[in-house]
Amino acid sequence: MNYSIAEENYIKSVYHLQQQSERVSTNHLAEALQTQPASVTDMMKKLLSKNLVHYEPYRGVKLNNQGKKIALQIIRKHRLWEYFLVNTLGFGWDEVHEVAEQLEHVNSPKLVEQLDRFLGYPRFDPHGDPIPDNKGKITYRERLPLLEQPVNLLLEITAVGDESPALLDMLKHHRIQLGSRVRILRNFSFDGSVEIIIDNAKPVIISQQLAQCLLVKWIGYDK
Amino acid sequence: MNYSIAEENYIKSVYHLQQQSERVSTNHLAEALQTQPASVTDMMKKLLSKNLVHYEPYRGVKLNNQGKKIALQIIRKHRLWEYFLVNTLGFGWDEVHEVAEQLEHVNSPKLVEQLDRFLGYPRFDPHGDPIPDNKGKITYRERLPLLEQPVNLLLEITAVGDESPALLDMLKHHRIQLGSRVRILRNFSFDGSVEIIIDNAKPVIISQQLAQCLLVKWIGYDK
DNA sequence: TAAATTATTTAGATTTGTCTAAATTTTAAT
DNA sequence: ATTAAAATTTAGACAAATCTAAATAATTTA
Repeated sequence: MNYSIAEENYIKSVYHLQQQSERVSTNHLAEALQTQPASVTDMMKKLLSKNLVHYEPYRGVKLNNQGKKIALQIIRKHRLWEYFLVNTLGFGWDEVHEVAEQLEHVNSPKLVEQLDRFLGYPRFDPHGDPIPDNKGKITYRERLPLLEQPVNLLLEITAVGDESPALLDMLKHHRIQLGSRVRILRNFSFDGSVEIIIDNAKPVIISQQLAQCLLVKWIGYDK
Repeated sequence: MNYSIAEENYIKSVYHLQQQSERVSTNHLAEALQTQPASVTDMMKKLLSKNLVHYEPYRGVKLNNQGKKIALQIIRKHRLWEYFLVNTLGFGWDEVHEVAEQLEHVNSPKLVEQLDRFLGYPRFDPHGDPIPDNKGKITYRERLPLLEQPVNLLLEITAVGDESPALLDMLKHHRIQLGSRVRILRNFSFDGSVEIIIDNAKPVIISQQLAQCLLVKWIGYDK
């Protein structure tokens, strides 16, 4: 079965909002999709009739297995295209979202498979978000806020929690990338800033706002 | 200004039909777009109101300069994507049309420019059709039917006049590609078949139907 | 728990792109 | 030059996706 672009966007939004709360409310969806609650209600009825969601009036919506499967396919396409745009065509990762929003709706199973193969079956997109494989399987990875991690532990940047050009600019300046090794030296309570060592370079201080956007996993106490 | 997918498809069709006859008829367009004449009339009024065509009721339609410019941008995208699908992702050229029909509507000037650069600014797509450059300029090249060319002249395959899997299969079997050198040895009047030499290999006979699909340019009398 | 507030749905309208059937214009034929 | 045929347009309807405003249900507050 094929779905319209509008349907796909709703399915994808339900999926993302479900990550935070079990059942997704009409207003929440309307907010995420920049549309009116009445439009959401209409579409939920439609997705219900197509057997993609559990939906009861006034009680929110939830993807069923088929809905989840479709959501994962769309997210897979979105993230593969983002990877392509950054790694093959040289886009900055702050420029890819809008284009990937269009490319994700191109319908060709062969295209997705060949693109995945061409890219070398990447498992994470340029923002560190996991790319579902062709069965919908996701490789999960820690994404802990750098700001809350203990001092002295060896950490690796696994994702960024923001896609703005401003953040990209900041990260480039500090030479921070996905995969960079980071160690917290100390936290300054005055302004919440953090002194860190990035990939064995000289210690630098980063702001609270920046530290909040960096997501990490633990590697260990050793260097 | 941005145009809907429907609008873009009409613009593209008018462009292609215009290559054959100056003014394009409603029925002709309906046929090409697999739709009803009444729908064509509606859309022509719309394109007229958007100032993309010259259109007078009952007298057919013609793109104006702005319309041509947009048509060339769409065709540029279509053919760049076809080139990408074949040369980067390994599609056969009989498989790319449908996918390129979708990709051509993705709207991102940067995407097109970066894709063009990544591909090395190709000037012809996998079927031998020219790819307009970013200013809409087309590199023209001879596309003469092999069937009607004189004996003994050295020819180069510049395009194919059919995109079927069956033709691709046939060409692979004969090791004929775009760019192959061909010389006609003789024509058989019995069935219209042609004896030719392909890239200095042993002479072979190809059917009239096959010879009709091969388009060539003259290289000269010498070998 | 009753009233007020908030969330959601329903009803009815709008836009885009399409269709069928009828009316009209153009072209071709006698 | 009429008439017949073909092409095209008009009129009116429909589906998808959206909207606003009104009605209804759920939740919160006092």
